[in-house]
Formats: sequence, C-alpha cells, structure tokens
Amino acid sequence: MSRGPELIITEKDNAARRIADILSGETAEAERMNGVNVYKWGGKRCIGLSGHVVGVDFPPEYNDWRDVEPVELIGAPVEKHPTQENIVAALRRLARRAGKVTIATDYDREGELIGKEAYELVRDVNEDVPVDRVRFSSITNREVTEAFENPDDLDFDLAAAGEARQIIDLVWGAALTRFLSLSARQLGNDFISVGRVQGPTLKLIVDREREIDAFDPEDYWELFSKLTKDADGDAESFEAQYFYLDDDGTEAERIWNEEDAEEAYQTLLGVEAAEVASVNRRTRTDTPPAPFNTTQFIRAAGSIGYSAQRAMSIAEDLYTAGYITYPRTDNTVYPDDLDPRELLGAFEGDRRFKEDAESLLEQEEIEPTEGDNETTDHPPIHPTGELPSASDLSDDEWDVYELVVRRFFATVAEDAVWEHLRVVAEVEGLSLKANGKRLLEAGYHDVYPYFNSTESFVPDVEEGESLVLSDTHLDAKQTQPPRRYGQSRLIETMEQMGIGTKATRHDVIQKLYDRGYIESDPPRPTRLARAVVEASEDFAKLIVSEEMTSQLESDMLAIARGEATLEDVTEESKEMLGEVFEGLMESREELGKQLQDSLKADKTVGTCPDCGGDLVVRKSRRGSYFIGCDSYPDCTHTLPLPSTGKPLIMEESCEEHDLHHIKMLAGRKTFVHGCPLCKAEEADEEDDLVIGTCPECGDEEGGELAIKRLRSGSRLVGCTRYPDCDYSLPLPRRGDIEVTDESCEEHDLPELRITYEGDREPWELGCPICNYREYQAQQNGEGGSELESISGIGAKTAEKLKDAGIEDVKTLKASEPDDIAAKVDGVGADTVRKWQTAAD
DNA sequence: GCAAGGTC
Repeated sequence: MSRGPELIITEKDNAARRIADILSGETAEAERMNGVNVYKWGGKRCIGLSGHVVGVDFPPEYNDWRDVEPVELIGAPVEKHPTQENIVAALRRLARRAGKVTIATDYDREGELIGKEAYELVRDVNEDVPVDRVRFSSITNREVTEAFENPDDLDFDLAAAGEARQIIDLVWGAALTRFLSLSARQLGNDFISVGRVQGPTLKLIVDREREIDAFDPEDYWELFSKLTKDADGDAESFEAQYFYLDDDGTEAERIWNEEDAEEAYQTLLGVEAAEVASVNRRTRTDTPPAPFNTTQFIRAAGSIGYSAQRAMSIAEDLYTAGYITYPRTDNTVYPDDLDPRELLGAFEGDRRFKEDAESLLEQEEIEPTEGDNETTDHPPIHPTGELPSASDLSDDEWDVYELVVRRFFATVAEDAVWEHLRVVAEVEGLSLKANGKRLLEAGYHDVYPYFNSTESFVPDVEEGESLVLSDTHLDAKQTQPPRRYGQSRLIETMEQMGIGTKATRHDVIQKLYDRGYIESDPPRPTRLARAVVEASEDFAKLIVSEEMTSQLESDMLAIARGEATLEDVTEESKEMLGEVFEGLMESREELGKQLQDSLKADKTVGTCPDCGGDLVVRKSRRGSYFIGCDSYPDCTHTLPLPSTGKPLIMEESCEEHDLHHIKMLAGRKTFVHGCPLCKAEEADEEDDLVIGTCPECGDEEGGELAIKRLRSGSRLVGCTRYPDCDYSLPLPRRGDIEVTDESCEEHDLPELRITYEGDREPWELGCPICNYREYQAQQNGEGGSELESISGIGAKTAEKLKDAGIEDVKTLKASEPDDIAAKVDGVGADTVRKWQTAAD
C-alpha cells in the first residue's frame, strides 16, 4: 500500500496556519476544502478544527420535553454526533487518503478529548493509518519542531476523563432543567435551567443578596482633626484621625457609642495643639504584577470600564488579527523562549510606546514576574510584537491592546518603592494618627498607569513637636452591607472555587443574564433566581454546590490515571441523580408553584388601581413592553412603557402610587423611566394632543388619534387606546410640530407643519395619513404619480388631480388655484396654493 | 428548546 500524505490536525485554524508555517519553513499554501482552510506543503496537509466538532446528546426520541419524563434521561443513552458538518466532512476526505495522522490539539485535558474525537473520525474512514499525538505548550519554532521529532500516543484515559464530564454534565443538567421547567410550566424560550457551573455561580450571587437582606446596619462615629506644622512661616497641614486601643489591644478608629464619641469630640474642640508622640518611617517595595491570564486580564479590563463579555470579545479580535497571543489561558508564567528584550525591541519603532520600551531596555537585567499558575496549554496573554497601525483599531480595541502591551511592560519593569510615614500625636490622653505615602521610585507605575499610585501627604515632623490642632469634625456613619459581586470579582471567585474554565466563566455569567436570573451590573438576583437556588438547596444540593465540581475533578483524575473507568464514574453519578429525583418528584407541585410565584413577583410592578389585581410587565404581540393588569380580560387597565430597551423593575417605589420604578435596560442608552403611572399622567397632560378619530377603532371603540411623544424622544400620531389599538403614523424626528387650521378633507385630520430653529424653512407635512401613504409608496418603489412627491398630495388626491387633467407638477404650477378647486372635489384654492409653493 | 466545553 502506498503511503499517502501526512495529515496534521490542530484544535483551531490559527494554530494550523502557524504550525504549517513552522514545519514548512513558511512555504505552506492555504487551500479551501468545504469552506475550511487546509495548509499544504510537500506531502503534508494541516487542518484546524474549531474546538469540539462533535457533541453529545440524547437520541432524538428523547427530544420532546413533555413526552419524556425527565427522570428517564438518567437511563437514556448518550450519543455523539457531528456539530460542525463542513469540518467533519473535510477531515474525513483528508483522512481517507492519509498515510499518517498527527494529532496536534491543545496540550490540556479538553485538547486530548478533541484529539480523540478527531481520531475517531479518522478511524471511521481509515482503519489502519497510524495516528500519533504531539504535545507542545507554545507554538514556537523550537517547541513545535521538537514535538514533531518526538511524537507520542493519544492518552485515551485522559480523553475518557473529559468524556465522563460531558456525560455527567448533560444528564444532570438536562434532567434537572427539564424537571424545573415542566413543574413550573415554563417551556419554550423561558425554561428554567440549572447546571454544575451555573448552579454554584448563581448561589454565590443569591447568598450575597441574602447577606445584604439580613444586614442590620450599626451606627458608629469617626473623629478627625487638622494638624498643622508651622515650618518657618510655611504652614503644612494634614488630616489626622482619632483612634484608641480596643479590649484586644488592637487599634480601632470606629467609636461605637455616641456618648464616647461626643466626649472625645468636645475634648478636641477645646484644645489648640497636640504633641507628636511617635514618627515611624519605613520603605516598602511594591512588586510589579504577574503576566495576564484570562481572569486577571478580565479584571484589569473591568477596571477601565469593560464588561467581561466585551473584554473577551475584543481580545478575541486582537488575537485573530495577530496582535496579541491567545486570550484563553490560565498560565501566568512566560515560556522560556519568550525573549523580553526582543519583544520590547518591537515597540521601539512605535511612536506611542517607544519611550517606555527604550527605558525598559536600558535595564541591565530583565527578569519577568511570574504568577502562581504554570500550565501547558498557552502562554500568558502578551502582545505578539506585531503592531497595529493607528487606523487598524477602534478606540475600544486600542484601549484593550494598550492594556495588554503595558501589562507586558509592567511584568519586565522594576519594583516601585514607597515611603510610608506614620505620625501619632497626642493631646489630653487622646491619640490622633496620620499615614503618609510617598512614591520614592515609580518603577513599573511609569509604564503601567492602571494601578492607583496616589500619594498622601504628611510633612516631616519630629517627636515632641507641637502641632496646631483645628477643624475638628465628628462624622456619624453606619456600617455597610457586604457589596454585590461585580463581574470580575465573580469570575475571580469562580476561579478560586474551581468552577468553569478560563474560556467559559464569562459566558456563564452572560447565561445567567439571558435566563432571567440576574439583572443590572453589578448583577442582582431575581426572585426566580432565589427560588431556583432554594429549590435546589432543598432537593438537589449538589447542583448548586462547588463540591460537585471538586468531586468530578477527583473522579476525572482517577480515570486519567487508569484507577477508575468512565463507566464506574458515570454510573455512580447517575445513581446519585436518581436519589435526587425521588425527593423532587414527591414535591413536584409545591415546587412548581413556588417557581411560578417568583416568576410572577419578578414581573409585578404593584397593585392595579382599577381592580386591586397585580400590575405586571407584559410583552405585546409586536414585541414591545407595556404594563397590564393580571386580571385581563376582566380588567383592561394598562400603562405604556418606552419603546427602547427591556424593562427592569427597580427596588425603589413611587410614594404616590406605590408602584415600583422602572429602568429601561438598553446598553449605553439605559435610563430610569421612573413610576409608570406618574409618567403616563405627565404624558397625558403635556403631550397627547388629540387631532381626530382613529380610523382603525374610532367607530367601534371611540379611539382617538393624538400626537404623542415617547420617552425615547421620538414622536408619532397614535391611537389613545394604545396598547389595545396600535394604529400609529410616524412623525419626523426633528423640528417642532404645529397643528394648522387647514384640514385634510379625505381623512378629516388637521394638516401639520414642522418648523425648525434658525433659518430653515418649515416643512408642510400635511395630513399625517396622506404623508405616510406617500412615504410608503416611495419606499415600495411604486412611484405613483410625480405629484405625490409634493407633501400633502397622497395617492388618492393625485388620482383625482389626474382626472381633472393635472398629471404632473408642471401643469399643477401653471394652473389657476381657483380652477383646480372648482374641478377637484374636496380641494380648496388655499390647499392648491400650498402645493404650488411646496413644489418650489 | 436542556449542560459545559471547545472555538468564531
């Protein structure tokens, strides 16, 4: 049998291209197969997958949520099927004629599994081809060349460990998700999900909210004075704070008793000087931060205003463009072959970084910092040394790119040195202290301005020196509840707990938003989230516990070591899930009701003033939100909501109407709408100017057409019975609307005029219905008559003019207005004059 | 339509 070409399989296209370049000495050429890049040189082919190209799922007969009892999923078979058809097809084609296959997926557990998936696809079409596995921790000439010189075998045990995780996650996640959704009758888009990672993450947020709810603030006082050193006429002042030693002998600033606070305050008010009792000076070195892994990168990007999602998405783009290394990594130790001097050199040629790069290169020795985590998958995130030109990046991309560059700079920069100066002064047995901070050596802060390096001033004083005491003030304060987790804190905590991965943690948080479990930023849990966590705590504790992951990790380790099998581990896990279901099924009804009640509470704005029912946020058929009574159709009370954004019910409520305030979430355009009833009343008073009868429901329901201003600022002519009737006509965004005395005889509506500030001529918009028809005709390209281009002439009027022998604008302008008025029904001479001016 | 994990 003749040996076919060697096939190399990587985890992603990017890696395929770089490996092909290295192995071929940059001679590899890319060709497309099924829309997938294949790199080709000599007798070799290299193809990149897209992570997992096959996925696990239940057979199709288990697809219907209502037909299959969730508990049945525990015993259901789990199948693998291709999820990336085109890649799988290309891989099969290449594998069929390959003489040798080398798996070069990422060097981690999931990479081993992805490698095994590729192996199985290869085996399906080619039973005998030898398959090797190569491992390297960064795609550099040396590592890749060495790896290909010393190929190894696939580690099937390690891959099986990954498969066990897939199966356990699917079975627990799907069975419990379906159970909760069915018991609360939440099918379709609004299903209720739980899983091994989202569960504990959600519990983290809910637990913090419970602490906040249970928090009982305590009063305390803090006491401050100004101390002034009179240095030869140059007065130097600083603020000092009163402190005392508590029962344990530790220093305390907070005074918990009002009388004590008042007494100390009065004492200080009565004195004019204090004596310096001690001066302590020490220097502290402030070492530069470690290289970026994903979590620390997200945290730093968060501090300059980027959400976790956004930061990762920008990093992904910068990586694809070749400016930074792979953004999904746990590693905080640069690989040996990263030469900091060489990389710094790349920035010497760039105006924006030149100065900093040069100053760093002047150091005699460059020793990059290291973090605690050293892994084999990818290097820490750092710039590649390929520089974008100014126009290549958007502002946001530049911000993030600069952050990555400067973080690299910081990791090869020198320590900073601070001088701390602590002064204690005493008067009448009371102690005051002040802490000064001065940056002696800026070190890495010079190249990495993202950390706070603010100094606080305390002058040089000596023991025994007398200082002027003034401006004493006593501040009454309260202890604060614990703070909610921000997105980056959440991701850091998940990392510490060992749940999720560098590539998924930010997605998990996004998922919690999408599922209606959390709202706002920092995230706040909904009632539904509390109910789901409570239900899980009662019946399926494991799914909201981080122990499920640590247990799984140790099971996976056992499989990888060959001490346990995939079957052992998955069977045991399924047994546990079976026990969980016994408790769940007993309490199905009760549990479903609790979930439903919370869902309702999440939507409830307050009590209906008409019938005492609940006012809830609803979605109209057109997809817009409004507030309606829960006892509809018996009660039809409604309140409008702005058309932009998704409504969020705030904690705060309106004193007058006792309705919760509403915030409209719309990214950067998010705004607080306030009390929906107050808003509706304001809108009724100020803006709704009735101009006629609604053509859609006026006869039957008495709806009227009014000029309305929406909270978004746009205006329209709409029915007063909205949202029961949603007849509406658009109005221009700019200009003031004026209602003229003229009216359209066809539609019995006043003609409108739009006036503008400054010199701009007003626009005679005419009857809003005619105007809209005209606009639609233009949009549909129906053209109609040329006359319809004149505002105020709709299709019908144009038709009538045509009948009277006026077919175009020219004839209209040449005709006598009175003549036309006489010939055309329902058209006055004044109207014709207006058309004539409009035609100019 | 479920999970979590890759990648885009």
